[in-house]
Amino acid sequence: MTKGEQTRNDIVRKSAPLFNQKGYEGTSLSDLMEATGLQKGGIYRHFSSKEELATQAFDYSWGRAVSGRLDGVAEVPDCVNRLKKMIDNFVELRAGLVPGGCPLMNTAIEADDGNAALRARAKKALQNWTVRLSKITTEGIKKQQINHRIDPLKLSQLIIGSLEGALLISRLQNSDEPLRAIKQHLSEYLEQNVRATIRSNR
Amino acid sequence: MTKGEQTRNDIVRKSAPLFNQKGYEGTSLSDLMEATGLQKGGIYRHFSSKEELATQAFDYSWGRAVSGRLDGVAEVPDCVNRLKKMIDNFVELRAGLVPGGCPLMNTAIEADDGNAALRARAKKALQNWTVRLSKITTEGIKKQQINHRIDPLKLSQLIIGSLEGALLISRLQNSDEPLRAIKQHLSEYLEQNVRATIRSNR
DNA sequence: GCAAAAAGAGACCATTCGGTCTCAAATAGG
DNA sequence: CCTATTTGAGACCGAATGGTCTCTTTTTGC
Repeated sequence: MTKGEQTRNDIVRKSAPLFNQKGYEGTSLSDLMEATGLQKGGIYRHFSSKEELATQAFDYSWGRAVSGRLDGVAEVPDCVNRLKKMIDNFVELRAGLVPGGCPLMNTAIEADDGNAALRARAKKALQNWTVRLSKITTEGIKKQQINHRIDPLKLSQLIIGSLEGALLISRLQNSDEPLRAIKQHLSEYLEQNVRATIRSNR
Repeated sequence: MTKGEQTRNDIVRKSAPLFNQKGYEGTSLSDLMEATGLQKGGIYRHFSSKEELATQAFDYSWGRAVSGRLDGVAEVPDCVNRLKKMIDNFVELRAGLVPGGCPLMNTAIEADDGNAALRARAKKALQNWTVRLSKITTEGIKKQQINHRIDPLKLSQLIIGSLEGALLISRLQNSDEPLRAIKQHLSEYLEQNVRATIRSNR
């Protein structure tokens, strides 16, 4: 990796937390200069605009968030348990990995009535996450671990929405309790309404 | 009402949608001048700073949101149905009343790592909404309409979190479907796990 | 209808914003 | 090692930012 590539990566890595915490508008070039230890020229050598850097930073943050949430998920054999593992990861990892909360939520809210490029990025991220979850459910239906009447897309959106909402409340209240509660709630729902019932006698 | 008071109200009313859509940082004084039809002098005559106006605007937006969500709720006799009515209002009124989505969510996200005054406002708003919901549950328990094992605070946070999260997804996807799905989900949960069961035989 | 008070216009302010450009320093390839 | 290329510093730019202040106009109460 050449010196330039290295620097470019450093800029992204160091600016990502800023953008996630303060938002796109809220992060100024002076902030970025301070965080990276570079002058404007140094930054603009590698990015054509603040927006381009912001999208790269979002991708970086989102990548970390996703990888954290999927950590160890693939190894769980049962599909319902796999969904539960993912929920667990979300709840437990909330503080770590990405400072400033969920990049998807932060970016979606700020860009919703504003920056189109960032909004598109957030939309794609959501899409990506939704598909990942849906695949687990689809597989579970095929393996007869999950009730075939369950709509994979709807279930994914239910889980994601519930988690994001609980995170919002948790952050505002400075308490993990809403996150723990939603984990419990979703767990019960998955066991009672999503997991395929064993029809031993008919 | 004097002319000054009238103007002050107009400024708040006209700037509230801007703040809710573009955020505190994203709304400039020029935006506010254009929206209100006043010059800087006219605005600063009534507010000491942009921040003061923003908090007033938040209160205004939040007031509208709350009143919409509570519309007709008090008239529902059964407490579980009352909760369901509130959920229904949230889902149905989402587009109207306050342009730019839920003021609580928008403000909470933007102010989370920034403006302390706005963050405090959002926190108070959440607190207020939570208490309102909790009171319904508490009343329901007393009237034996709601299972006494239910924790009113936890249930309130579950409902609020689920709704806010679904709204986030809905807005990003440009689709009401996630909101409708969460309404369905919560409705089933309320009927199956929250409503007190009639013990006819023991 | 008039005088006192309230309200608003708009010029002005320093500061910061994102972004450009030139030139020196550091790196890389032969 | 030496030169061609890459990289970064930092002065500079115009525009826009939030905020102030003065002076005119409008509203108000008598």
